[in-house]
Amino acid sequence: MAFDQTVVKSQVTDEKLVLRRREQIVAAAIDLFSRHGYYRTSIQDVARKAGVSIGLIYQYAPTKEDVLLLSLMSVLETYKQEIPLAVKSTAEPLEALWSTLATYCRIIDRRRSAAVLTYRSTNSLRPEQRQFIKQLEIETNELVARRIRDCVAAGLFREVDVDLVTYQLVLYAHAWALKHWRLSQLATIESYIEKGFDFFVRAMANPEGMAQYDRFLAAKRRG
Amino acid sequence: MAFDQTVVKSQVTDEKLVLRRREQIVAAAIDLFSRHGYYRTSIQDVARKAGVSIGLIYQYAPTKEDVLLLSLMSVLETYKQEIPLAVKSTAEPLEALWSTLATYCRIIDRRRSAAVLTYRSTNSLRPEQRQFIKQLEIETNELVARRIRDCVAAGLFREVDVDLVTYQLVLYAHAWALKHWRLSQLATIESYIEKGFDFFVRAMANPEGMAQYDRFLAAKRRG
Amino acid sequence: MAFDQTVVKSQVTDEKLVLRRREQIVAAAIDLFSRHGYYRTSIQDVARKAGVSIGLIYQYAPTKEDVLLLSLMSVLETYKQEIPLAVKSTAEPLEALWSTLATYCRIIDRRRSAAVLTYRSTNSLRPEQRQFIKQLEIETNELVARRIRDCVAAGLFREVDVDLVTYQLVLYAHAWALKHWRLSQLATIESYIEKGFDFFVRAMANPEGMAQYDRFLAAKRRG
Amino acid sequence: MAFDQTVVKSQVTDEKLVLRRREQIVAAAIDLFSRHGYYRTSIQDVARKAGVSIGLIYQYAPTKEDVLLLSLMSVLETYKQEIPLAVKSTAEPLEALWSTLATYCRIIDRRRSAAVLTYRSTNSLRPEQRQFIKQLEIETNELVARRIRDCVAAGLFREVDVDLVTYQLVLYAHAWALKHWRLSQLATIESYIEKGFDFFVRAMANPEGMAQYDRFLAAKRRG
DNA sequence: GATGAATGAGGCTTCATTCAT
DNA sequence: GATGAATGAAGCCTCATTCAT
Repeated sequence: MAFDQTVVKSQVTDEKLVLRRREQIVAAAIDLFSRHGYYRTSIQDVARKAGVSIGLIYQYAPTKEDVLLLSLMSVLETYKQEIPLAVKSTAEPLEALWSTLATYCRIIDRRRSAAVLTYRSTNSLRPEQRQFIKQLEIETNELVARRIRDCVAAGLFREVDVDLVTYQLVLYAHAWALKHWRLSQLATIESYIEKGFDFFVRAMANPEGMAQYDRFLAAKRRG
Repeated sequence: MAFDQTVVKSQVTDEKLVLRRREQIVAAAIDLFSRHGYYRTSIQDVARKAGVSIGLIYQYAPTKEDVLLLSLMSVLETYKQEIPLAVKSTAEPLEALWSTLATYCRIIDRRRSAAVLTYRSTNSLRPEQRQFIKQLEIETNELVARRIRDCVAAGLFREVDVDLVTYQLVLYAHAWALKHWRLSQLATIESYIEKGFDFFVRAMANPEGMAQYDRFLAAKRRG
Repeated sequence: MAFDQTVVKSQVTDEKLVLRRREQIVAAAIDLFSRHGYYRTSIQDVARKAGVSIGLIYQYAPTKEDVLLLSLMSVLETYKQEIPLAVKSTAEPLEALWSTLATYCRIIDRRRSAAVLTYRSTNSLRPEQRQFIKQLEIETNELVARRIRDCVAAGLFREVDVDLVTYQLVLYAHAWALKHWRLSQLATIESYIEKGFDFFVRAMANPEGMAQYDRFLAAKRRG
Repeated sequence: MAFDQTVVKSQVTDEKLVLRRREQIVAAAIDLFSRHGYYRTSIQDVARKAGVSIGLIYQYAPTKEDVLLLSLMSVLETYKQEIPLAVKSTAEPLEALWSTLATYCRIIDRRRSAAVLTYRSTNSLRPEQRQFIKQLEIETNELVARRIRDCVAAGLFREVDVDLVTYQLVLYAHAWALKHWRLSQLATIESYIEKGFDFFVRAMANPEGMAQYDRFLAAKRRG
């Protein structure tokens, strides 16, 4: 869990309170770090935005770096929690992949600057903290990888390098935030998802998979 | 040109000297910014590394931000200059696309942290400076877009959304730097290029294009 | 009031504390600014003299300019507060004018370098800050103007241009500080006051006023 | 003479050249020092404004302080040279005093900020340099003192403290610059001169002097 | 547990002065 | 004599962190 005391120590012992306070602090921090950058945001700013005192922040995070770590963990946790919710348990493998990509992209779209933050500021962490972030990213990626593997197992996709392809999907989602200034001129988020999915399917599907994809498109068109 | 006085003002009038000094400063700055980050690098550090005085840097760049701008411009200029050199004028469209992607990836590989710098630090610039960087990125992208358009024109690729696909190629190259900690476990830079090219061709090629791609692979294997 | 947060913002909210700290800072600042000049005094110097840290000063004044503003306001406030105290409510108009001029001159004499400071450093303020100083000066001048008007109303002085004459009185007081290097060779502060008052009365009094002035002198001589 | 090498040393030996160059430098310096203040004006600024190199300035003045000294000397020299020109040798004592005051005020009016400069920046000089300025001021004052003495000698004024009164006249002229923000609302420069002269005459004239003053006014009214 | 006043090291930037050409 | 590139000390200001209340 992102806000317990396993990774980041707190001076406060009441675990419930720690969770609640950290949520409050991190909400402010993500907003400010995302908009102005980590180094241009002071703890004073975060305190003001969160409506708490400076001292209180230091009761729940030993250093500013830890506030950043908590913030990045929070962003990645969101991915890990929201993406699975979007996939119906009854879904076909291709449909499940679609849902996963679409959901990932939509989350990114909703919190674009938070997504950018993970790229800009992860290097401001200490190596040991960076590990947690990498671990969380791997876990999130697994949500995507699983769907691709299902498609391969179902005989819809040829044998692809799943880990590598996973990163292409993931980067595609992230790119919407990273290059939003340009991509938003080329597509809406929904057409971006559609075009991306089309691209990926064509790159990986065998004839069986393409047939399935055509049916999927037809169904989607019907509603 | 990246180092003239059009974008960033200098107090020194001798244009030749400005070019030489800026090269010297920017070399040090890129190295330090890339390794430690923009905010953790002081102008003091840059001066020491470049073997000049602090004051000298301010003769050639009005603010630290401008040193960053010059650094980022330098990185992007490298792309713009080196990529075209790799494409033989006699090359087939598909081969030209290959050369472009391969070269892009190899440049990124050689200067991984510089590539990451463009993602981490562009937001530290003022909007007006950011424009120059975006413009340079668009120009670099055009080097890739052109190759895709050639493939479409030659009847090898179906009608794709060139601008969007271009970004996928570009991001694929950048991803090698952005996610090197993971991708380097999955592939060497050369296998990364091959797998990526394979993926993109399959996503876009029509039967004619696939036939051409097979011949390309065979030739490469022979030579 | 000079030290509240109306004109100069403070990061500290406790109004009492702000007043106390600013008094402390300004006392040091006036002394140093007066003796060495605004630009030759560093905030470091002020902090040392005031026995506080650099950072503390910036909690109570956003910039060095604001420390200057507070200092100048403090000097002018002193005038505004001390001058009225010297005039007995029972005093004749001429006697009241005398008390006002004498007190003004004596205050200036006590804090000569502070008086000079207002001439040397007001231009270092931003226009908007300068306005406050000008406003305070006008208010102080009014303390003098009122006394002249009373003399006119009492039929002792002819109809003079009160505002202009006021400035002559005020400048006469200030001159004691501005040209002290020379004036102190020509008079003591008390003889300076007497000679000046004599000069001004002769310039403005009508026969009635002169008669009154003679009585005033006689009374003063008696004790 | 203000620009010879008696007071401020120069590395250049050609006396003619020294005079010419210093004139050039000082013209720029007075303008900038007056407008922005001594400390906010850099030698670089002066060089640019004067159209010469930085190094050249240091050939004609050992330090920035010396540039200030030369500037202040130049301002005071102007007074010393222009005021005597205005007094006709045939003039009556009262008329001569009038011409002196009027001319002094008009010079001040023409170069208001230069006049203010002498008040703001004299303290930035070293004591030894300050002496030269004081000496020049005394010499200028003598131009005024002489006229007052003439009036006393001619039986027009009572026996006044000439040196003290001189300072009142001088300060009156300077005040036009020092308090121009307010005085310009109260009078034009010409009415300021007239009112001031009237004031001073009334303060000092005996009946004979008043009669003479009335004639003077009548003559002036006629043209 | 919570507050926020206080600290002071450290960074960006300026500019008087030097000196090689 | 003239130039202007180069230097680096010094100053303003920020902000992470502490600690007394």
